[in-house]
Amino acid sequence: MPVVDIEVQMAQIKRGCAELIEEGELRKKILRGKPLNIKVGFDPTAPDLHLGHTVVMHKMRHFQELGHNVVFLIGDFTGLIGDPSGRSDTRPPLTQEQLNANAETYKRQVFKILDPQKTVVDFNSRWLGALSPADFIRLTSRCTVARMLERDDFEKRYRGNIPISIHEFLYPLMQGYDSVALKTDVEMGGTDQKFNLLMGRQLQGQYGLEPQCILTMPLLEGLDGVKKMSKSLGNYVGIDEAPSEIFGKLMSISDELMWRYFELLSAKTLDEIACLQRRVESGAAHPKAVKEELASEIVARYHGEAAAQEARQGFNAVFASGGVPDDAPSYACAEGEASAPASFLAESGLTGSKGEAKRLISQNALSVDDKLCADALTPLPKGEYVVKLGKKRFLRLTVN
RNA sequence: GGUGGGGUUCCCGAGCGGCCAAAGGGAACAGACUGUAAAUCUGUCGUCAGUGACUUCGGUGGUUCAAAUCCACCCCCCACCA
Repeated sequence: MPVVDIEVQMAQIKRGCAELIEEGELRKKILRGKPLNIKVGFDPTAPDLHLGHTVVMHKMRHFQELGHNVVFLIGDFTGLIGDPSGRSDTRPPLTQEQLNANAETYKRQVFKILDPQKTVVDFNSRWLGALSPADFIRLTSRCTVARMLERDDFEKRYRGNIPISIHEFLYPLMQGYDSVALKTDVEMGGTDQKFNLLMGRQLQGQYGLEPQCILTMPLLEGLDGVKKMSKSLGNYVGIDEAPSEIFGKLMSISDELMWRYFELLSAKTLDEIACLQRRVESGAAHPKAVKEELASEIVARYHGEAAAQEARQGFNAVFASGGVPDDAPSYACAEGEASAPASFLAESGLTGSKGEAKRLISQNALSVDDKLCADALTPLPKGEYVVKLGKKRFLRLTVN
């Protein structure tokens, strides 16, 4: 393993991170010259990764490049609880098959960023499942209720009369115990994970181990630019989504948010980004063109260069020139009642109901073969049509 | 176990016998404006054969010409007291 200069390492590690606890300790660990154990935990119920997850994964990649050992830990045992952050709902236990399937999905997605050769995938049921009830009681004795309630999320819920179940208290403890079991040197997570990460640090000390260092990464804002990117909020870009989808979603973010995405997701250096920003501000570069570059870079990372180019061209063909995307759904119906706009729109699933279709038509949202269609009830004669509803919904219609 | 407060449409939240498909806000969608941006403005936002009908306000029964609104039982949540 090439030994990288300590200052170079520290700079690379700190780049883009929100907080490092604590720097002096980390230097000491690195200076011992042995590869560090890096741990990042992932929830087993959400194998569809989105760009928000990749912020941390890029940092894992940095560690790999510096020669350290990275454990990609799937929290199958803790998944029984579900991280209490945000809304709490008890999760149904996953079967072994589901777990394996999810793990496979994870690997496929995550190795687009991480080096498979240098990544250990592990499951925390391996040690947590082996704990006896007595072990568990010992574990719970390590933390007080007051300390647990310090966690911002718990405190808010407690004060706001929102229920907290006992088992949710176990989550941070078990995550912390993971660090004990793995003798973790550095654990990473989003800033929302700080409490859990600190718990690992505390528990390691109590179990007679050297406490881990903690690196938190900023949470990536979702497409709305306000709330954090998450699947349940629907403001996410999944890395497994179709190239055109990813591209389109990224193009819809605000110019302001674009810079944030550059900062956290782009491989460009901070200097390069600052330069781009100056050029946009001075009018030398058009923000749309710059945004296209960002979208292309990200699509290319997950789907390859060719797909990125195609997505970019497709995007401009559809939206700048009024074309139709290649992946527009097809639908066929018989001439007659079924070929009336309100009918085929609802039947094809383009709208949720006939009423919705009629409403949209009355709002001038429907065009057939590029011509505005304001009549919801007159059937189309036999033939093939390109149907466009609003800006984003398309249908290739065949009337027989 | 006791007492009190709650469970309303995608979310938050008003309504507390008819004028309620249910105020207001958010989200979403459409149109205008644009760079398919964002912001802004306007409109829509249970289903259908649309001046009407049907389904909805934790669940099940009941009272009434009429119930989200009243009663009974049940389920769930919160607070305080045990």
